Amino acid sequence: MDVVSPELNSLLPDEIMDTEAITMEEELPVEHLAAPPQSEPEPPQVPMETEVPEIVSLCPATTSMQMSSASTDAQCSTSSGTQLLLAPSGLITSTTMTTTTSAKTTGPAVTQNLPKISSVTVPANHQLIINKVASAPAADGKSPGTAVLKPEGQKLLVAGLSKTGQPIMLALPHTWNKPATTQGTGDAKAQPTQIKMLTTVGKPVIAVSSASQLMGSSSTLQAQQLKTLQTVKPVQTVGGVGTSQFKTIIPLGTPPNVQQIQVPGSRFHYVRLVTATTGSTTAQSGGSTNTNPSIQQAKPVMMNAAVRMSVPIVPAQNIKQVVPKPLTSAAQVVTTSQTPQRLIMPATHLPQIQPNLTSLPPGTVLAPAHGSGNMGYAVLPAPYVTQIPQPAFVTLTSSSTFSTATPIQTQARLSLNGLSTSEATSRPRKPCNCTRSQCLKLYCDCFANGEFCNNCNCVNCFNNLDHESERLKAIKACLDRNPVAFKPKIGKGKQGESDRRHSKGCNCKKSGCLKNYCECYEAKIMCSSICKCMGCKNFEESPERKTLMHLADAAEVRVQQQTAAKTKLSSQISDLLTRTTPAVTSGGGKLPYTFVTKEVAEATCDCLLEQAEQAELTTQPQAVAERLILEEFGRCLRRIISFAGKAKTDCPINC
DNA sequence: GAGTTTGAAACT
DNA sequence: CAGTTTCAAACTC
Repeated sequence: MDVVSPELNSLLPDEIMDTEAITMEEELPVEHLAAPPQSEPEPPQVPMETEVPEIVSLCPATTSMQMSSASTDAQCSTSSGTQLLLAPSGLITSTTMTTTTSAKTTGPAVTQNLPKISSVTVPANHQLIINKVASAPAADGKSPGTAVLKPEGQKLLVAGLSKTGQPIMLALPHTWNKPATTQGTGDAKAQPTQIKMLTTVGKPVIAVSSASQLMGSSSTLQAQQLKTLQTVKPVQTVGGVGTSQFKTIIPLGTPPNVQQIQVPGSRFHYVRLVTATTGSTTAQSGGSTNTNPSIQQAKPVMMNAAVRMSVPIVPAQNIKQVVPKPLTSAAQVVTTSQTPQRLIMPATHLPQIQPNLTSLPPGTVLAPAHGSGNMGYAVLPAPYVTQIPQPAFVTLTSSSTFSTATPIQTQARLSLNGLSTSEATSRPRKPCNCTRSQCLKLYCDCFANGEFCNNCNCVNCFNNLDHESERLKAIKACLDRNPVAFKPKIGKGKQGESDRRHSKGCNCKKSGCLKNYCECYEAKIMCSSICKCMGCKNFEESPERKTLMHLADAAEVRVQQQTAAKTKLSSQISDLLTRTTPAVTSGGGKLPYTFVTKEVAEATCDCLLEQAEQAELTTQPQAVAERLILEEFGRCLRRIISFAGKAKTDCPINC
């Protein structure tokens, strides 16, 4: 699904998916996140100057302007070059804001350490459209682009990635009005939202947590604190299954209480959707008098997509936990890494297994479960998230109307195996054939990979959203048996694929570790000292292995050549027909291919065989031989067409 | 496509 | 932890 604007998406480099650079040494201590930013100004030695995320204001290119509409005004500071449209949301969506807002900057105090930061409060009935990301500092003379939201209305922090690779953050923590309401953390007034940004090159990580800071009156609510916590080095992503990348993901920090969480040990982002608990919900669109949050929670998430956020589904290997903090803050994002496994969990049971969140498959996204309450979760696989129909996502214009979109639970709407069309093409997954495990055991590849069964051949499958509770229990059981059951078995060394190895090793006895029974061989890695296999032939110098590899490579090359030849031939034929058909048929004659009779075809084959024999006699390489044969085939075709044309000319009436 | 082999997962 | 059983994928015919 399209969850991010092309402009913004284009700003997201591939590196955003790569968190492999995050090493254990770079992990953030938990307390680091919790500390108020004011009390710990960013150490100058941190290379923020070069890697700090570029946070821009969603305001027009003018440095400061007064925006007005029929219902609201918005005052924004901005970095030059940024183009932001504040359009009445009514033009775009039926969802209307319930409050009017006057946003103004409050100085650089809380963001003084983060250059190029600005934020804007989105006025009611307005929708943000990001056209461009600014790179120039704010021209207001203050700390560049610094601004603090006044969250009476829609609040927005915009981030993404500039062309230079600097992260740009998008956040719209609507819950900042009452950050603690849905968290059960106590006094909402004393829980201003603290936003911290963990910066990597091309990998913005946002952590939003409550902090004990109260800025301004209760009406102005809390200030948002932005802080760059850390920068890490970029690392190249190693290809393979574990590198599936989703550049379009769910909206981050969307207004009605969308919280993004990243679980330690998982390289996927978790998004927690909780009930909007804004303090100003009195003017609900449609005149709804329902102010009960518990009722609002059951509403579908009606989201429009003026601005949508991409959540990087990053490669699995070597991603380290950054913030293993429990889900107690308004929104948290913690970077981890794992293979693109995805997992569904019942919404109503997730808290029971939160201690095991670190072992959840990557790609898991916490979303409100159908009919679940405020704290409900449904853990959706990342591919599902990307496929949740548009209405399932929060837009900047959405208000407290926050409903559970039915499509979230409709697997029938998902494409093959829960993958997007493009991904399914690039990373097809074989359907399982489970009959006894209900697809709730690790026997099932779908389940083991954290994916829903979809288009599988399984019998009595419980690996779907219709069996949330059963699936949860199964997951919990697996995690009880093996806390890392859903983590990738194939680790990756720092030097790349050559250093990949099985985390547990195989136990093969008869296969010689040269068949796909062997998990090492299947993963195209060699056995290691960890393996307990017998008669292993899957090692570097193994002649059997080399032979197999050689045969496999040769077969692969042949397939590629054949494919290329077929493609070229088809193209040539198509091209010839296209170019010749009008001339031939203009007079009512036969199409050229109608002259390809059996005799003509046999003659053509003879020509081709002759060419092949000649190539063989001259010991031409296979590629050359194939080229010669194809060229001969092309000449044959031209002759056929030429004769067809002559026939038409000679016999314009009967042909 | 049916039957067999294999080894991981699950169970005891 | 070791031995056994279960299971589904890989493989063979």
